[in-house]
Amino acid sequence: MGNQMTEMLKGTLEGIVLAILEARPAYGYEITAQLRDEGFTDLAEGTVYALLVRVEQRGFVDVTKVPSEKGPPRKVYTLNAAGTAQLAEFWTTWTFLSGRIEHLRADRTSTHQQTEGDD
Amino acid sequence: MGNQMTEMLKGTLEGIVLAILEARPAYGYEITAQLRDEGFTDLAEGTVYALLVRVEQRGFVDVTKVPSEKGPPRKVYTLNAAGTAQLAEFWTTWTFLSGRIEHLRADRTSTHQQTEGDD
DNA sequence: ACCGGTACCTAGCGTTACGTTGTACCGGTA
DNA sequence: TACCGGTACAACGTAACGCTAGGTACCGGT
Repeated sequence: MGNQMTEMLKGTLEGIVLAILEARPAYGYEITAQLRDEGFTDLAEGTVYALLVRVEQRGFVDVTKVPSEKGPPRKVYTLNAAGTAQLAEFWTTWTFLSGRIEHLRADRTSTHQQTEGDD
Repeated sequence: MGNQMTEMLKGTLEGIVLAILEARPAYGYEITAQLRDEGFTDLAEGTVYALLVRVEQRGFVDVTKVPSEKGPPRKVYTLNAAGTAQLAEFWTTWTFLSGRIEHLRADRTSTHQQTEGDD
């Protein structure tokens, strides 16, 4: 199915996760569950963990281990200053790209008939 | 620079090019120039050609060779039925993803960590 | 003792955009 | 003639990212 979605998530999933962490700290299993609950039903669990490892290594998040009554200890990720900056960059890039694409979609609705502005 | 943009283009650039071709047939060099003109200044020329080869092999476009007075013959790409269907799928995926991300941005603006209905 | 839910992690794979380089055609200029 | 820059296409290797498909470990209920 979502082969299209798979490719489209590249580059955006990191921003999505950082945005989630900006709202409140969370751990991997929780983030995966939340995203699946919000429509990303095919999201692989391993994808989120790999992403979290990446953003941790880049210094965008701080990590705290919190014991759980239900299983192994949770690794709770908190967005730090560098992560906030990265997230801001994400929004900038997203806004530009989104604007370009929506512009294409708007063109689509009004570009029906004749030839204009050919060269 | 646009490392962020590079990753975000994965999965979206194909849809962007298909949308351009929906408006009117075009050839590689022209598409690259148009995209650069519209803000994708760092877009590599080779990227567009590789993408066009891909969509051609998948049968989303028809190709016609047209002689040029300025250089080698142009390969003009025209969106066909399969391409139109693929483009429709792109818009579906994009609309969903865009909606989710904009939802996250909307949440960001109301940063009271008070519990309120977020949906 | 077993199973399912919780919670984490990893190796290899396929796809995609980039960097770089090369080919070929043409008109203008020294 | 010889060279250069703009036009136009193509190929090769690299890096990044999400997915597949596993595995480890803790816990309570049957």
